[in-house]
Parts: sequence; C-alpha cells; structure tokens
Amino acid sequence: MQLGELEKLVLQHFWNVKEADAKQVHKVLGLARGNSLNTIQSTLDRLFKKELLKRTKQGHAYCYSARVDREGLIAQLISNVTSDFVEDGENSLIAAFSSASAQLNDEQLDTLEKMIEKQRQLRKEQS
Amino acid sequence: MQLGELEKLVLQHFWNVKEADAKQVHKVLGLARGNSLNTIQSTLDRLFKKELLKRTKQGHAYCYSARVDREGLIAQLISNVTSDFVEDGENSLIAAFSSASAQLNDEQLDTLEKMIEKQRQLRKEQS
DNA sequence: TGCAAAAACCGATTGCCTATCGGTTTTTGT
DNA sequence: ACAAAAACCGATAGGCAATCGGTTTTTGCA
Repeated sequence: MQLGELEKLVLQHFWNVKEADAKQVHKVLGLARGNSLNTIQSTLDRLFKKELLKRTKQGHAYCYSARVDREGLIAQLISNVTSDFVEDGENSLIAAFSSASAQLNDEQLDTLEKMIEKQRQLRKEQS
Repeated sequence: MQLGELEKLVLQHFWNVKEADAKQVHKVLGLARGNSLNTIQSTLDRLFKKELLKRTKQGHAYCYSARVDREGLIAQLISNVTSDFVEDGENSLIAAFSSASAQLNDEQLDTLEKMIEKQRQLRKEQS
C-alpha cells in the first residue's frame, strides 16, 4: 500500500488530535498547503478505505480518527514492503532486525532487550 | 523508492546466481512469465539506476550482479518507508517492535534476543 | 576493414495510484 | 420545505513500473 505525501501528513495529524472532521483538518493542514477542502476530503476518504482512519457521523459531518497508532502503521509498512523477501513463517520484523541490527547503538540494543523482557513478563501474567 | 513485481523477482534471482546478463535472466525469468528480452533489459537498467544492481561490460553484453544483499535491501526498504514517521535519532525498527512484539511467538522472542547478544559479542570483539 | 548479428538505447503506451477539484446529490437543522 | 453544509462522483494531471518496437551502437570475424 502506497502512501502519498498528504496522506502521511494527515495520518500524523490524527496522532496528535484524536479526532477531527474534514473542515478542521483543512484548517490545520490544507490552508497552509493551499489545498481545497475537497482535496482534504478525498484524502480522508482514501485513508478510510485503506483502513488507516475510522469515522463516524457526528451530526452532519464525518468525524475521523486514527485507526492505527504510529507504531502499528510502521509495523504494517515494514511488513508490506518486506514480505516478498521473507520466507513463509519467518517474521519480517526479525528478518529486518538481522538486516539492521548493526545500525543500532548500544542503548538501542538495551531498549530492545527490555521490550522483549516486558513482553515475556506480560505473557507469564496472562497464563 | 518503489519496487515492482518483476524488479523484485530479478533481485531475488541475483541473490541466487551471483551474476548474469540480460539474456540469461530472460531465459530463467522472462520466458516463464512471457516477457520479452527488452522488458528484462529495461528492468535490469532500472535496477542499475536504482543502485540495486551493478554491471560491467563482459565482452559484448553487460554482466549484472547484486549490489545489495537481501538483508541490506530489507534494511533500506524499511528505512525508506518509515523515515517520515520516525524522529531523528530514533530507530524505526525499535518503534515498530514496540507495537509488533505481541505478534511474535516465544521462539521468535528467543531468536531476537540471541541476535542482540550476537551483536553485542561482535562489538566486544571489535573494540 | 567492412558487415551482419548482438546488445544497448530511445521513445511510446498502458495501467495503477496520489493529488486535486468542480459540480451534483444528499443530508440536516430550522 | 428550504437553504446551507457535507458527501459523493467523475475527471484531469503527474509519477512510476511494465512492456515493447524500432533505431543506433558495438563487436567479432571473414
């Protein structure tokens, strides 16, 4: 799934503001970029169809909000873009990690390890 | 940078065969898909311009080979697709991991942890 | 050294997707 | 019921992969 420039801006917007209708998004993003309200509406609709935003009728207008958080989108994008190069059963994130681990600094390695522990802990509690 | 279906196939081919010219690639991939030699040539050229393949004149024809390995490409793709959502200095993999870790099974968590250790070991040896 | 074959190169077309709007239809509050 | 607001529809432009046909350049060899 391909994301355009405006689509990315809109997504980031919804990670800040929780929810907004087309008019509000237009005020914040559209005017600065010289976009018409229609352009914003189309973009919101495309993101809705991509299931990256959700929406509910709020009185007259659709009220949009994020359907995925930033980390979720990143994970999805990584999965999309790498899946063709990853064996079945292999997790793309792990394949990715083996590709990129050399670029991480010591602190980031620590962070990652702590996340793993946290995840393990979580599972213990659930079982 | 966007990769098409044929481009991905060609890249994977070069992770198997080391090097080949257009004709050889055409024989292995093109015929099966019904592609003309020209199509293969164009694709090789596009991948060369994207710096994913390298080439040298071998007698009459260009001889192509991979310029990045699978892990390197994966790392690059991840970086491309996530960079707009990642703060400077933040690593996209770590951001992604924080949301995707729940999808990993215990064994995969182990794998990841081992990779971290291996990476740490590598650094000790180098210093 | 000149020529035929092979390979590279060029340019055009198609298809898919984002961006962008104008204009029309539908909804809604009064 | 009506005017305004919002949604919806359809069209256009621009970018990129895929795909080839046709032309130019290279190259090996007679």
